[in-house]
Amino acid sequence: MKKTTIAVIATNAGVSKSTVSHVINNTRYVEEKTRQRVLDVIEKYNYRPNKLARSLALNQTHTIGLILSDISNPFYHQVIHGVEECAYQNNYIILLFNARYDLARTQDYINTMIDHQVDGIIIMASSLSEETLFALQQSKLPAVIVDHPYPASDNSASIIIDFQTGIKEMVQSLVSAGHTRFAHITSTDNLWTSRMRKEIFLSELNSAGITHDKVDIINGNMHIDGGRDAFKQIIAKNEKPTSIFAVNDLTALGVLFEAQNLGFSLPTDFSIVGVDDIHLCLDVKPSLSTIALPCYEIGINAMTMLINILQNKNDVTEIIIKSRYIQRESSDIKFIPD
Amino acid sequence: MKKTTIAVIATNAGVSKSTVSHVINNTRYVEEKTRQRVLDVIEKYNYRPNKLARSLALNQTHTIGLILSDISNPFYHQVIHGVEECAYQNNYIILLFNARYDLARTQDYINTMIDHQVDGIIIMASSLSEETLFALQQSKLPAVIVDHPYPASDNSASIIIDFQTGIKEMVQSLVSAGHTRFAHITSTDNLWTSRMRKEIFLSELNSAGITHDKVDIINGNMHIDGGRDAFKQIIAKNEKPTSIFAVNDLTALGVLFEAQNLGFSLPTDFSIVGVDDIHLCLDVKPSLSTIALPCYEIGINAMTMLINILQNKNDVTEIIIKSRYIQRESSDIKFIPD
DNA sequence: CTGTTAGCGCCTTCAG
DNA sequence: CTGAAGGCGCTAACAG
Repeated sequence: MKKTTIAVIATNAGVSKSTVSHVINNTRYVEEKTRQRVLDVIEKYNYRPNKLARSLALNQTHTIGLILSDISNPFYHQVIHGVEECAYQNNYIILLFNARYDLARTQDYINTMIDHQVDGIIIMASSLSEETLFALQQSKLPAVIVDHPYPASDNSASIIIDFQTGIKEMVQSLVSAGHTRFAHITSTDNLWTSRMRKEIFLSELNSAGITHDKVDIINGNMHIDGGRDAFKQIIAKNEKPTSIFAVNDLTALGVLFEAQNLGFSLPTDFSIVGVDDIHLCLDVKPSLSTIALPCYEIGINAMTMLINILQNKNDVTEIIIKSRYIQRESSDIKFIPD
Repeated sequence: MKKTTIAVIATNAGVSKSTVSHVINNTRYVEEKTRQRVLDVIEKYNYRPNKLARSLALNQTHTIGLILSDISNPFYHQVIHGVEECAYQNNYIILLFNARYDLARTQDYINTMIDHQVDGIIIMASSLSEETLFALQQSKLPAVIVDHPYPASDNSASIIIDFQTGIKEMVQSLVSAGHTRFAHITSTDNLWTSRMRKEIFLSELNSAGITHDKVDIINGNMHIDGGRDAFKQIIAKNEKPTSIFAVNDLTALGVLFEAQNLGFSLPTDFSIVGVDDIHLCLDVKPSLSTIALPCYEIGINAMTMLINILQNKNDVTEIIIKSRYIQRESSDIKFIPD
């Protein structure tokens, strides 16, 4: 059985391929009568144009690549949702890749996307090496980078997340409530964003008069289990903190779960704060305080900026998104440990 | 700046396009000397073949479509992981679509994938209408359908999840522990799999001597919030159940969270069981009993079967995956409510 | 208002 | 051992 192409439609409708093409894409006037005839044949054959061929001819695929560090992190679900919604409405299709915090894989995926001729790319992965970024930049591929430094240009834009505002609010709230001993659960310094969060936290503590020797830094892995492990390390120390700040909500939830598991009660024994504001924050008991990010908006913005670049109207090449501290039960200042 | 194509490589290496093509794809012998020369030019120009053109010529894209009902359900993360891993190793790329339990959108996405000439498709979405399935079948597109009936053929295969084994174990365990009044939180009868789970549950209860008037059916939405709402409805009734079975783990977690929120204690007041065995089951307190499915294996199997179809060695067109009951604290039989 | 023609970038038969 | 030429399915000048 022969595949039905634009040529067979043309033949059967008694017109040329170009006429068919034009009625499909509405790209030039076609007499109503012949138009209808073409449409009928298309209908009859149940014909659908081959996008591959179209993309090759037009040199654009209407496909964009999206690279995330971790598809299982709920934080990303809202973001994906935003990107997807915006893409759907503008008739773009998404090639989704899950980098799993792996530098090599990230690089690999970017290349694959380029090979598949994506029109542009959105990267929200902390696992980015300098080389990868440099190569991307050289490639001139339209790109929107979220939460990572990237040189602005005609075909790139950045979404910067301002963690400082949120972290400052948190620190002030905790310090003014009397907290003096802190711990921070980070992931690894390889991940740019977690290194930033750590540095901002330390510097804000400093501004609030808490010296670094009062701050314990423990490594996690951005996941619940990493948070659990980190918490075990924390309570094994002599001088325990009264307040724990985790690099993200999943890690914070790990702390919360393990603390409860070991019989501690929050926030009276420890206060704990995460980052992201995933839905689960409100489900657990005590509800989890967090540095909130507007995830859905981030997704919408990223896609919108990319589309602007693709249409050469990228007037704004950088957006700054503010974070803010949301105090919930897990860091209720009425409870000052000790 | 001109884009570097196979033609410019050919010119610069002083050979024909076909030779270049052959060294790239290792598809016929090329004298070592010229081979090296071609490779050098490729290196120098940093040339990467355009997959689009290749796909068009070969009439295969090495791309497969994956449709899920809900990317935010942790259950799928393991599945995606499995599919991805298998795809990565076999050099396939994944087009991921998130149907969000929406029938129309699902249909829409399938069409988009076909337009983009995916080589095959894996569907794990409960939101499938008969028409969609019929159209898919007519299209002859190689497909693997998970947890939904689909007629077997040369270019299709199914993964059937046997919920009965798991549900039977659960029912027996609960009934023998003395439970007599049950509630079930389903989603909607539109979703095939949730209708099945409900029917199996009812029939197993029946076999165990519990008549249907002892079983309360409430609607949820497959999410945590739906579980919370459902639980509120349950406790508003006169005759409360002692045991709640939820269509999936997220719903069950909603029950668990809301129950704790309202001051109930589990499993002494109610026992609760979910389906899927997502990681969170072990994190919460009490840990959540569930009907477990081997998600990662399901993903691996689905992709493997699809690849077999694509290579015309689809000897097995149906796999049955057994579920099993995992009893944890949330349905500990030592506690019999009332 | 519509048809002809020449690509898009790659693969592959057929010659030599 | 390698080139030339045609084609994958669609689009877009250029003519008329």
